[in-house]
Amino acid sequence: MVTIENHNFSLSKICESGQCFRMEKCGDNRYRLVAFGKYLEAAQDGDCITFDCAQEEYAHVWKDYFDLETDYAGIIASIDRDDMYLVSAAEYGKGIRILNQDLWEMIISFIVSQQNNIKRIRKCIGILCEKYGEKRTSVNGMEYFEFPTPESLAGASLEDLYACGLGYRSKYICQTANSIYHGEVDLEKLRSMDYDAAKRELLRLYGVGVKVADCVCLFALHQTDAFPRDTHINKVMAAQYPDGFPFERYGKNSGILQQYIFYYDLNKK
DNA sequence: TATCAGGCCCTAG
DNA sequence: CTAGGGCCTGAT
Repeated sequence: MVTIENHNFSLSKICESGQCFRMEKCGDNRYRLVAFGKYLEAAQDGDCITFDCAQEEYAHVWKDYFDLETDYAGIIASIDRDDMYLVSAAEYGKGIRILNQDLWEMIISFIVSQQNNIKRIRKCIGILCEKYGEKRTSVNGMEYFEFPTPESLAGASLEDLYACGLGYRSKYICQTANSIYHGEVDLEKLRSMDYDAAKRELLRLYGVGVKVADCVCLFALHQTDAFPRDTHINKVMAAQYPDGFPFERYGKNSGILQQYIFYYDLNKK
């Protein structure tokens, strides 16, 4: 068990922020998730967060996964005090982190996400994992499925993928899995590219458009200047920023602010 | 029954 | 380069 304190960390908001489709609530202030082939349960009491894993695994995997080295308070403090909307959004979303998730998993997950709602995205990804992922048992006896490998998805037929409820996205998953499995798009090279180059490369994948590419850049490559524009963001941009969002001011933090805006628009009553 | 959900592809003009 | 139609599916 590892316990940390962080004033800018909220498991519930991270879970509901829609960037991770394999994290779910499993008790009072308690969540579980599968990432990088590992199963984790974590609980939160105020600013105190407990990870059910060894110190070594925490240091090696989860510390980076939850972006615990980044100073989110500083980012929030940098917001223009005259921008009431952004100040409110950040206050509302305080505790959200930009996770460092698996590149391949994010590519497939955000292809699934297009023109789709979060509940169904989770369902589709769950089916893919159960059907094509490796079954494992955690140290505390929980059975779970890893996210399928490029090889396993590339080996699936279009019909079988269609049967997972992916709809018209099946052909995107099929072709993209094959492109990656056969090295037509090299994931390792993507990691060393800057934002613009990585985005251009991702756009070569069938079924990956501007929005999905930006999500992958932000949630897997930690290119925090990526600013995914979905229907919610577009709505907010039109209503709150008719003259454009101040990207010059926020630079590398734009993507993090995007998450606050998205979460705020999605959840506020 | 129609519309929408964290879009993308393809074809016309 | 921009606009518009078509696309799986389940929830409301």
